[in-house]
Amino acid sequence: MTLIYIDLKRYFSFDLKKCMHSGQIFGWKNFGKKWYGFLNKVPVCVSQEENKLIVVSNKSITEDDIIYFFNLDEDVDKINKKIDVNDFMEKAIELYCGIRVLRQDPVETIIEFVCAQNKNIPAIQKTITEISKRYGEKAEMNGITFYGKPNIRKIAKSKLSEILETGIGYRAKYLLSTAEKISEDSTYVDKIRSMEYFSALNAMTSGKMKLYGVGLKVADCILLYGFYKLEAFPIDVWILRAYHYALKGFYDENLLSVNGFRKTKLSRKEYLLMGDVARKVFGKYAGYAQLYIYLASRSLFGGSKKF
DNA sequence: CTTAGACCTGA
DNA sequence: CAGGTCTAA
Repeated sequence: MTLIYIDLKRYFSFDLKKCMHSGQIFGWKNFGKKWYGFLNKVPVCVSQEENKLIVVSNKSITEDDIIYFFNLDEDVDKINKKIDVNDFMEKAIELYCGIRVLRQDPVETIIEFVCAQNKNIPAIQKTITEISKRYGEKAEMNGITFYGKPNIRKIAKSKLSEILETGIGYRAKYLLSTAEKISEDSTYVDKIRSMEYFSALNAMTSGKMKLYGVGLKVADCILLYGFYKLEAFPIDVWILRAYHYALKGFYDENLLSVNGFRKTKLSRKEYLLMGDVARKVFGKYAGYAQLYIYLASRSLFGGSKKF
């Protein structure tokens, strides 16, 4: 049994709950202040008490593993200063201070975000849990059962009909094809990791390395949350809703409107252009800016769905 | 290169 | 409709 206390006063502002609710991680079980899930393939229970982060596990895990996964030693002040470009961003940073881009496993994020497309957060949580139940490792702590992220090889070897039983719907064929491709090429992940952001984005969405079911938005999520490529700026419906506020004055607003209405869909070219604007404004921390904008947008336009 | 529809499922 | 992508035209 391992019990680790981390003194958060040594690090920049950190908020576990905000991280877990930021839409970058799915499949963890939440009971009160405790979060159950797998960290570096090890089942853990994580909770936060003011200035302490508490991690319990019945297997071996180190403080460094935890610092790395939650990115505790990130220089958030530097990032926040860089992306605080207007009142909207200032407010978003103030409200969602303590957030981090986590360092999840690349393959796990590929699975997560292929499944996440065109679903709402509760549905995503449910799907990921169902897939983990079938293709992931089982664990139990404090009488609570939870599952690790799905094993990609197991998925690759299974039948479409089996995957469909998880309620994943039409994404099943995407997941199977992607699982097969990554399982067949043991160097796939390393290749993406070694590429510059833009090359990696192109590789995953076009050409020989393309993953079926991975478009620009999903690829950006994977590169940001799974590969820690902070230039990635995933543009989903929430970012589109808030784009006008977050990046006012930095782009030609005609690009986002049709007949006076806000566009709800972007062409590949438009998507890349909007991302480039964000990267020009927020520099190499575009991904962090995206997290703040996403959270602010949900609380502004998402009704009661905010936390 | 752009743009409608279709697409599973469930809240 | 939902943190989109694929396909055909």
